[in-house]
Amino acid sequence: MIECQIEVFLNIFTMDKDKLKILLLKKDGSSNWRLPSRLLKVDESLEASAGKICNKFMFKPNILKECHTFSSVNRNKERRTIAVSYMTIINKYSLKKYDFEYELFDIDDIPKMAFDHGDIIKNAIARFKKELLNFENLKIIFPADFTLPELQKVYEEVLDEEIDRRNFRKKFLPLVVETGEKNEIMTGGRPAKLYRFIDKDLDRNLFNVIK
Amino acid sequence: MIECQIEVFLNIFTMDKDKLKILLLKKDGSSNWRLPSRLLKVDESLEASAGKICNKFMFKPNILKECHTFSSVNRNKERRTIAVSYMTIINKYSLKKYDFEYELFDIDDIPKMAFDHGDIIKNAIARFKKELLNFENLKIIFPADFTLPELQKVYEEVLDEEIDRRNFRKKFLPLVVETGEKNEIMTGGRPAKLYRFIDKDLDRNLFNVIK
DNA sequence: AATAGTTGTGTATTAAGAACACAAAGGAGT
DNA sequence: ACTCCTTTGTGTTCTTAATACACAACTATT
Repeated sequence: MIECQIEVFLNIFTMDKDKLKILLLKKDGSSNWRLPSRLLKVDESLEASAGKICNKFMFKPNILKECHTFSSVNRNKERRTIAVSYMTIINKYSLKKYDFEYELFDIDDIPKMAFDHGDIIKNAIARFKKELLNFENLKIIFPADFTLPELQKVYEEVLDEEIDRRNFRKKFLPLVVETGEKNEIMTGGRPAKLYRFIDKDLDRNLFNVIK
Repeated sequence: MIECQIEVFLNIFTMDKDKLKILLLKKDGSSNWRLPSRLLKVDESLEASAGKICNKFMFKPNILKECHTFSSVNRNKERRTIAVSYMTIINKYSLKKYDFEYELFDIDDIPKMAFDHGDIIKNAIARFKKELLNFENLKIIFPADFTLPELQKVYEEVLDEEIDRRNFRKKFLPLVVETGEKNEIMTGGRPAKLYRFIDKDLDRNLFNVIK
């Protein structure tokens, strides 16, 4: 039996301006960024503790997945600390105004992180990418009014390869419906049609759809 | 900060007589079976602790994967106990004679387990099945001298569907070589040829090979 | 010698994935 | 208003992978 503290980390992923992002915090005076976290209390489970981090941001987790448990003896020099890392996916618009400093960072451009938070993020990003290939999770990031080129960019980022536009559309057109509107954010070319996903709960992994 | 103990569980999977198995222990006098486990010490990481369970059985882990962290407040009534569960895959012949009682149980026929060990196993079995579809992990269970019907049975169990024998062989014949011997364990019909896997390190997931 | 049980083998059909080029819509500059 | 640039939208062919399917070979048993 050992005396130790349990730290719960939450990797909050979303999408903003065509880029996959993670939410990071900065403590007053610190030069390093850090993940949202919390110390486990005696009367709560890890999942409940991660849920309380969500509460702090005033969103309900659509999905909450355990990523990894970090337990190096020296990860905290002062006191034995085990860290359990979770991930969730939110829609950017779930975020409100807060009295603390936060920022959404491109997952390919993570800033200097406090302690071993960089390792924790790296691990979570891998998991996030897998989760994104699941149709139901993709719906969280794209609740409505997205364009197919936007969607394609996510897939290209996750799979790390270029996809032929015609083949991509052949796969996804059966999964979406046109809203009738066109993209008002001009991209310097022909404006794209806006879509939303069909209502059916397809729990299929989109690996099977596109790859 | 809380005072708690961390329990490490190890799900040891293998194959015996055409069936996927898990290793379980029985404590003297107890009627219930239990998973191999250990309490985390101050000077070791969780991975190291799981490694020490392997040492007790005198095998080196080829693969050691974290499955899940169990943290219900009441999973141990006496003292707050967090459990971290790992899985490993071994060859049956790695097991020696021990001075404690153990048994290999069919993963479809788990006996009555102590505490929440049944939940922990259920979670690990799902992970085990995924890992088995990876070529390198399959090699651990089938180091040499296996028959294609044996291999096919594993796939049918993992994928939970019947596979056409000719289509199965079409996929796997390029991955194996004949040893020249025939199966001496008679199955009541034509004796099967024995094979071993080719030496190449294919890290491809066999989902892509068979399905 | 006949029977029962299991392994070994090839081809034809179907479905899915990959490769590929040009027209249409809008913005910016002249 | 015209030209140029950028981005979106659209079908067909070719190639590869997945599926479906039937009979002969080998061994043990009776």
